[in-house]
Amino acid sequence: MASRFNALKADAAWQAIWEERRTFAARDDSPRPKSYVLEMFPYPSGKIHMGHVRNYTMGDVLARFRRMKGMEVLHPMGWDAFGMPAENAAMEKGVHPGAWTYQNIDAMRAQLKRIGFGLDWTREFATCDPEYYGQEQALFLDMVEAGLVYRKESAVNWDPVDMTVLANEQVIDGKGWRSGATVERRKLSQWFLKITDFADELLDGLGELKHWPDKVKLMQENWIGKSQGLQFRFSVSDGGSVEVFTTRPDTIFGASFVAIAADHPLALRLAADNPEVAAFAEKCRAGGTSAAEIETQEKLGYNTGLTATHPFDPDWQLPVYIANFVLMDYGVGAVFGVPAHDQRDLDFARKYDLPVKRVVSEGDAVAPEFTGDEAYTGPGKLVNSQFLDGLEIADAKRAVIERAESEGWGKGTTVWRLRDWGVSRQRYWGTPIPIIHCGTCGAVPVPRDQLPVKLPEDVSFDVPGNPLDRHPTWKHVPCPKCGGEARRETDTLDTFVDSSWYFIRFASQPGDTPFDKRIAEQWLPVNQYIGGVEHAILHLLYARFWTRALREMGKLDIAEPFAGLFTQGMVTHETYYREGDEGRRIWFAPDEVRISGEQGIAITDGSPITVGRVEKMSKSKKNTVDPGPIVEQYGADAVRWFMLSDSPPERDLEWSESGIEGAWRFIQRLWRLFDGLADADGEDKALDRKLHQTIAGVADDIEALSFNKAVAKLYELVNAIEKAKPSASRAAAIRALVRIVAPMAPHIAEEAWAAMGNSALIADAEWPEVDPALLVEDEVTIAVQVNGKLRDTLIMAKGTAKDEVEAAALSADKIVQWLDGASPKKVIVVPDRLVNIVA
RNA sequence: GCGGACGUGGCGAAAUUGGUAGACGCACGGGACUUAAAAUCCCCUGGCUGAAAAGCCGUGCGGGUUCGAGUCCCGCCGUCCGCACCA
Repeated sequence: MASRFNALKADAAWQAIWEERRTFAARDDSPRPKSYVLEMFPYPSGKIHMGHVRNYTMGDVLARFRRMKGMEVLHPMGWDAFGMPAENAAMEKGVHPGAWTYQNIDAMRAQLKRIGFGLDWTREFATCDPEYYGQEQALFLDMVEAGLVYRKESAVNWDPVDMTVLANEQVIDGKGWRSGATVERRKLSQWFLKITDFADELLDGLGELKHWPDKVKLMQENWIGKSQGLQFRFSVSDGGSVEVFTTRPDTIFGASFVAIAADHPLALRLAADNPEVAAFAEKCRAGGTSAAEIETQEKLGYNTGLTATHPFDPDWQLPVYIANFVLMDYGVGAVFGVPAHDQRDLDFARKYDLPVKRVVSEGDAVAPEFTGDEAYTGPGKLVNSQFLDGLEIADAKRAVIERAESEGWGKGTTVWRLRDWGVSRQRYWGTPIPIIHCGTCGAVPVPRDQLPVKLPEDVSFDVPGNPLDRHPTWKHVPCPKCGGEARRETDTLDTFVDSSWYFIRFASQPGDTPFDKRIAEQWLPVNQYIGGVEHAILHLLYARFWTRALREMGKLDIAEPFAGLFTQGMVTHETYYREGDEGRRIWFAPDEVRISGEQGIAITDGSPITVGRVEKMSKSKKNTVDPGPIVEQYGADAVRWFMLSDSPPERDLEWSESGIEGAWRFIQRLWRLFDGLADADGEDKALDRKLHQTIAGVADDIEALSFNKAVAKLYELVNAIEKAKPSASRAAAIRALVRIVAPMAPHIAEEAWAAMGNSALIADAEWPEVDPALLVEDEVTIAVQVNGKLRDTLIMAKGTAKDEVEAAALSADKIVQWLDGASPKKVIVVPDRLVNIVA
């Protein structure tokens, strides 16, 4: 009588054994080929969510599979532990951010262990451990020495709610990425990392990333935003000059105005003694930056009365405008307007009645007159452009740049959209920037023997702002250089710095340096990195930069940190709501709603509830499912199995009750097979084939991270075994099945493996060997088509000669009927696949 | 606006290089076992016509290439994502 698989008992037992034996601790000195499998480490919010479960299950399957394939696998876990939520908790609940964070870590570690991830816990750390951030401070000082860090007074994005500075990457639609508050511009002295020094490298390096999604590479490419063009000077009628940048120097003879940003030095100078200009500039700055606002915003200009002299014609004067569509922080904050071939310039020219002259032919249109309100930006030959006439655009660009350079009024330049990375944050819960400000010596690095600069414990969060700055003693220190009175830097580093090198520290974490070069290089680059696409730009770009910076400093000979990247989809769930006041929706959690047909009913009072869209699980819509109780109910393997089933991993996975139940049923089916294993005699060739095709297919699917396909293949195999009569083949298939499911459902696999008399762990077992001879069928089904439509199938020996297949097809009863005596015009035979008879 | 991805049954999805569309799972329906239920097992399930055999249609829409198109080409429509007054 088959027993039931007791998941709770088995989970606990095997998790304890893995832990006790340190089964998944990676050995640096192993002779085996190494593989580094990493999932993006979590922020310790206190609870794991389904997204974590999906993410870590994927990585775990790959890590366990590679172990079985004989590799030494590094599969570590840690905590991205600095950041705002800890401070918010401190403000709301009066707990210390550190205490709150470490408590959360303990809770989440236990939850992760409960799902049976094969992680190397010996390498665990949190970025808020002084051992970690102290080494980060050392790396920061290395960068200071290497000239990759500078301090600059600059206008920054200020989040008035979080009371801190945000990087450009953290401003979304003019709002703070975390608080959602409208970002203000403020002038502050900030520390910057010279990521722009690496702009070219970071762009070119994308080409080497063969195992990254194209989508992510494209997003980074756009973010880095390389533009090549000409930077040149116009002489201005006030005796000065104004510099502009353009990617279209070829259109220089189509210019009809020069436009400068409201913050441009020339505009500021004019505004200083002309209130009208000042008022206009103010109006420009007030303009919104959100998508909708930009879309609808009118092009506005203020004619300064100044004129600029065209570089190719001293008699050609162009009016100089201050314009709201010119941005100070891109290029040089000034452009020359060519209305015929740029939409914004055309809008502007039509509004202010400026000349619009065609300088690129559009089909037959070559005349200077340009009509309509749509600028022409397509290909063509230069016209109405003196010495450029007849040239293609690319040649004309080159010709103009050449002239500008030889005549000395301009030069070919590259402009980047990417800015340097501002890393100063006016927060407590982050890595202190190891700098001391001295009145006489300036900004002095903290001496290495004084690292780590530790955060003070006695801080208060009862008022907004930075507690470090308010702390009575912490910031008062003597200058390391002159010994005079000095002040610690009270800003901390952006938490993205913490996550820019944690994967290196996982590979090697000595006590006295950030990492050991030789050991780190044994593991790096990460072979497979898995995480959410939301990090496509920020984290992944910063980590790439950091790694390249380390290489430039000679600390690590690795250019790209992540050889393979996979961005997994989200876990989603239906939403449930009722319309509240003022069109505001009142959301209901899944366990507050009963579904009958299409309609939802509130469990509490039986009132109707609308079933809304399937969306990413989120607190705000209350459509979350807590993994904890689910694991207790169904066991870790069922949850893991469901996470891998059905949806391709890059797409969203909809959580459903029936889905997890299906997974649980499958685990029980597996158990019935394992538990009912009985030896028998006889060969079952078809089952042998199915088994070996599955072994090979599942291996390929896991390596390709196509877990849904691996799952489907396992269902097929299990179906086949269940249907098969007792035989030696069947017994062998069940024994092999234990190993094939082991990476995905490790607990039941260990349990069955032990029950079958194996003393070693299945986690240490080898992946079953494939017999290549069994991968090919000896019979094939050949489709027979008449005029491309399937009419019959033939079963023939694999590799049957073409003529033989053709003859068999033509003599098949159904085909004879279909042809009805007509002789075929043509017969196409695809060996082992199909015959198409054209009648 | 620019860039990208995607569109296949009631649902999640499979489908080497262009070669039998819908594997596998979920859900639905029917049946077996059971006093009954749960659990389990078996069968059916793209649409239309048909008692059946079988036939016709079918991968967002319209064209095209081909012996043959879910797959390739052209043009639309829709959904989602990223960027955004970037000169």
